[in-house]
Amino acid sequence: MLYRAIKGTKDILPAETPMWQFVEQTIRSVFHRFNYKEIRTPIFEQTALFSRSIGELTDIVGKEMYTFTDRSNESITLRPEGTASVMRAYLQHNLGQEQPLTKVYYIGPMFRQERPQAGRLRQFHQFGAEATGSPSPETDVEIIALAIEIYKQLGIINYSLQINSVGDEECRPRYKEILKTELRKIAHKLSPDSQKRIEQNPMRVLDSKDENDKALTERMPLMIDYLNEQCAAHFEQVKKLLTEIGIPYTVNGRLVRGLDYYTKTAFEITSTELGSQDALAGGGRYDLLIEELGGKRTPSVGFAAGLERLIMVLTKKGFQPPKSHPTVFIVVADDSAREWALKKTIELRSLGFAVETDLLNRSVKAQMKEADRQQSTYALVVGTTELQNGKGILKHLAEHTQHEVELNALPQLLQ
RNA sequence: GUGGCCAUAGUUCAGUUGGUUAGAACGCCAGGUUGUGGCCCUGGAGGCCGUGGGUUCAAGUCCCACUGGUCACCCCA
Repeated sequence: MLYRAIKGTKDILPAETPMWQFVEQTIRSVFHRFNYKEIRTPIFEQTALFSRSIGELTDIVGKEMYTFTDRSNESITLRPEGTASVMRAYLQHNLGQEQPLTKVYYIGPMFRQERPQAGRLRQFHQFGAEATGSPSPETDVEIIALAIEIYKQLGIINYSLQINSVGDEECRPRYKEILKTELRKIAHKLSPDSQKRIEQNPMRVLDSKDENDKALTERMPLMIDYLNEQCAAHFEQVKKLLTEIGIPYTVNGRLVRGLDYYTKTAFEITSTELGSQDALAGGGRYDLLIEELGGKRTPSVGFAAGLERLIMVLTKKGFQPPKSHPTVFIVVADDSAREWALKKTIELRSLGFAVETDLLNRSVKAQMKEADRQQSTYALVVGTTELQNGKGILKHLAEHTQHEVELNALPQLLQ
């Protein structure tokens, strides 16, 4: 094979696009009901936007970004996630000045240069939402409910919602120091990865998957026990509201998001039907990000979700998206009807019908077979005799019935 | 970035201790109905057996390298 798609990228073939389109439509309709408007940002940005917002020390920025210098010698990066671009656009266009609360969603490709595996590609697709301008726990809950509703609409029930609070700029640094002190005591026993994190990102140590690390850190102090009054009250209200609207959750005091900008609420939705890459969606509050990017302090909350993983779950469940079929397949019985068939096909399409006809000069039998394979509702057989008396044979394929029809009355008959 | 497994028609896979023209099913095309689908029957097209090297009289089969895929670690959606 001379050319193939680049490692970690995939062609979404015609056989699969109906599934993608169905899922995208469902997602958009839920966003619409929650009154989130779509925002479309470029897929590349200045590199600094991402390193600044996601965090220099994160794996995403440190080793996964597609970064290159363009011909003007500017450092460009293919977006590894959606929030940074949305916030950049929010600031650039002063969206906050138009209304106090901005609710937007996005859907599109993201890029991270990781080793591909089940549920992980280098070009993958995410959808997500951001609500900017409200500090209230109600907004956190709306965002969580929004993500949950999408899965619910798609019939996905085997998931779990975990929530945590990662504190704010006041209580988190204080807690981090306490945690570091504790971690240093057992540093020599921890896995190499965790050892490295003690100083730079101690909270990640608690989220380690290493069994030994898990056991060692079992009794470590958790952020949720060291929240200041404001963060604690916020977290309590989020939990209370989730319970009241009937969204089950579990509190996981060790949950840490991979991006540095989160404050207070952090959450993750995982599927029990996926392999090792089981996170369907993740998100949380990020009250400091906009300030970090040079704007005035603006509270925000959002989530991001993976489309491939969502589709994997649906496929595993055997879900079949609705397919579209031609309404009528015009079967050309002999060459004298060929021109007429093409003209009629195009005319009917223009009137709004899905119509197909033979372009391969095939036998009547082959055309009938094709009409059947495409699950066309009708086959219309037209040849010399039909054209002479202005009547064709309209066959209803599923019902195995056929009768003569006036060719001029086709638009009415096909309604 | 590290490791395991895999690589034969469009697809899913067979291919016996290395032995002559590499098979099946499904799919595709055509015929059986010289103007009628789904079932059935018959026929056909379609493979430098991932690439390169090695061992051997002989390699799809054994060895090595590379490439690609896949799964896991890591990380995350």
